[in-house]
Amino acid sequence: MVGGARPRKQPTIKEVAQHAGVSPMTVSRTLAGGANVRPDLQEKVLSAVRELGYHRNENARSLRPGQASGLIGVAITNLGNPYYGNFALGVEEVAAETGRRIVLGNTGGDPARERQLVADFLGRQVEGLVLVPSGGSSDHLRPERLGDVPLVLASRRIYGLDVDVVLLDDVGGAYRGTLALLDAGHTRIGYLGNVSSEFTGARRYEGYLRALAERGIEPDSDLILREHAIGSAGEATGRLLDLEDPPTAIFSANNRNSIGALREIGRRLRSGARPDEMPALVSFDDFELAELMPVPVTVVDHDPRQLGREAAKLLLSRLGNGERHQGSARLVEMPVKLAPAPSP
Amino acid sequence: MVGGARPRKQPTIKEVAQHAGVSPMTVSRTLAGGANVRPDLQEKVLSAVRELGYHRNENARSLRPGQASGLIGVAITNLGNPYYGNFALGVEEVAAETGRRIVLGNTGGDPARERQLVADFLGRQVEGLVLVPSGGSSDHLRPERLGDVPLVLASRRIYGLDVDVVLLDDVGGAYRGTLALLDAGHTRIGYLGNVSSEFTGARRYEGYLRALAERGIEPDSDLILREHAIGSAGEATGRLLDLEDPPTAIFSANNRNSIGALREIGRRLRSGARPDEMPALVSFDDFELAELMPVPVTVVDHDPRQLGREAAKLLLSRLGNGERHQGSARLVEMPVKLAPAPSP
DNA sequence: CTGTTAGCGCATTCAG
DNA sequence: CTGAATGCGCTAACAG
Repeated sequence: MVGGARPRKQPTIKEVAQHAGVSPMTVSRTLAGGANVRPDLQEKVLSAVRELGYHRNENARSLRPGQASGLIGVAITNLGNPYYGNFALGVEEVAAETGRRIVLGNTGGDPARERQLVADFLGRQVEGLVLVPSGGSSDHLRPERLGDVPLVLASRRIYGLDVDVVLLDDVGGAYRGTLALLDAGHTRIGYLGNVSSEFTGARRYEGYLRALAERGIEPDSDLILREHAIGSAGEATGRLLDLEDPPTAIFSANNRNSIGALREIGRRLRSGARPDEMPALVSFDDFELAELMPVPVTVVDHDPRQLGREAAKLLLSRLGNGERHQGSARLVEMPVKLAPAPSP
Repeated sequence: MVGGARPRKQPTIKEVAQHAGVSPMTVSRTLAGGANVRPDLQEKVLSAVRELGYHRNENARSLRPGQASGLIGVAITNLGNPYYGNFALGVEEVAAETGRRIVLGNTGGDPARERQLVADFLGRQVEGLVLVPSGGSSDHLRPERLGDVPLVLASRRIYGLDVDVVLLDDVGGAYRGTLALLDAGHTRIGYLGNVSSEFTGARRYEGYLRALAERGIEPDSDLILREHAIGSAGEATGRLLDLEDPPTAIFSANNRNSIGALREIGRRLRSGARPDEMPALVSFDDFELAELMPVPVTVVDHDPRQLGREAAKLLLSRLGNGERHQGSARLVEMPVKLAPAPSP
């Protein structure tokens, strides 16, 4: 008897029917809500279900015409990044509210992987797709390829693709963040961008330029570093600080850059630099403990979870069959909030 | 003509067959690798597939006996927490390496939600389950309920449930972290626990006590706060610091507590407290910029992504049908690493 | 090498 | 109110 009972296969509707002494149809109807089934039969069915540990096979179910799979395909670039983790959470929550589930794939920013995932999702009969696009060709996203499966893009739009998009107010956030520095008296403001998120990067850069322009300040190309490799924000910050006439403030276009910049600033402080020689920082993207930083940090705060919820809502609104669901593509820009951390 | 072409339903294997002038079986065989199909027919099939944008219906496919769904059900407590986001990423990566996909559900720590998710996953014919359990009854996880679907638990084990588990080395990490404080000369070490993660919390507390015992230090119940509500770590830290004989160091049992503690410390420093009045901190769980904190911080670092990979590997090893896959439950403890941040 | 038959689990349709 | 027949898309098993 060592080893215990061999685990069984999942029971089917037939077995439940047999166990309850009814036909499969009575089981099906009972599970569908019990309309037009005698209460005593429902009882029998439900206890058979419990005894056998029966779960309706959703895959077989979705095979029938008119039955949806209840799956939403979600492909994001980096689930390990709290930004996208929260985004995915938002999508999951809204999907769950309608009894749907998400199939999740991590693209790692690789267009090939993205294509694979989309293909796989379509094969799994997802009802819709939520995608943080990675760039490259978008052939696999064209309407002919997706058939009747709606798509929502997040964080980034793809020109020429007429689908719903949710974005942050990148331009406005960068504009207001930069303006805050200008208002604090800074005139030499470094820009720490990142080519990795081309679209978002361009928008934030636009906001930065707009604020400078509004104050009549000519952008100084020495202060603008947009092309450094991912992960080398610290080094880029070093280059800015080593300039003959270094910036007194830095606008960092994303979380990763901000962390890198602060690491470099910390390094210099530990090497004896005076705090007042270090730049103030505005960071697009919130991060924890900003208020404990050795230089004044202002964050352009936003809510990726809400972004995910919004993406899911757009998608769900396309799932019906009526005319209402066939409207033209919508663009949602989520507001961001400037949150100055108290000075140390 | 406004509105453009109406999107079409996904094509079926029959349509592809018709388009290519062959039978559905030839399409099926071609897509399965093309064994025993004439090359010229394969060509025809593949171009029909391309033209129609055909994707094999995985749900219908998995209906056939012996065909697996290629889905792994993953239920975690909080996808927005980078710890679990990275955990999920690890699972996804390993699943993807075998062509599988994950269906993801967020439990929010709610046992009822967990039950729903597990039931749903089983209905979707997942090949296996990875679960960060929320507590409460575990009836829904018993072998009779899961049938032949293997389960791997992460972060927490459930006594009486004989399944594979992946854990951090909680005891060892807390032990070594506490020991580091003792070795630095601290004798009054506060403990900031959290009842929300009962199992993990107990293990970390055990490590703390073990280190104290090894140095012959009697635990002081005034210094040990295990029951404060989630999110009130700052307040709890305040209570510790307001003691007549306050601790000179604090062991924080998780990331959230550490952030709360540091916020409180920052508040006091801004109110004029002297840095040398503030406690040193050891934080179980890494967090960014620990080296920039105004008090010395040591982190017990670990890799949740690796934990996820390990969980997925355990699961995959159970998916075959052979005897090899029927072994008894395994427990994997992932190593943690003590990482002292440089003093400010 | 290719096609036909049959059935996976379920729910719609139609008969009783 | 209940059940039997039918077919969703796909692929083993069997013919040809």
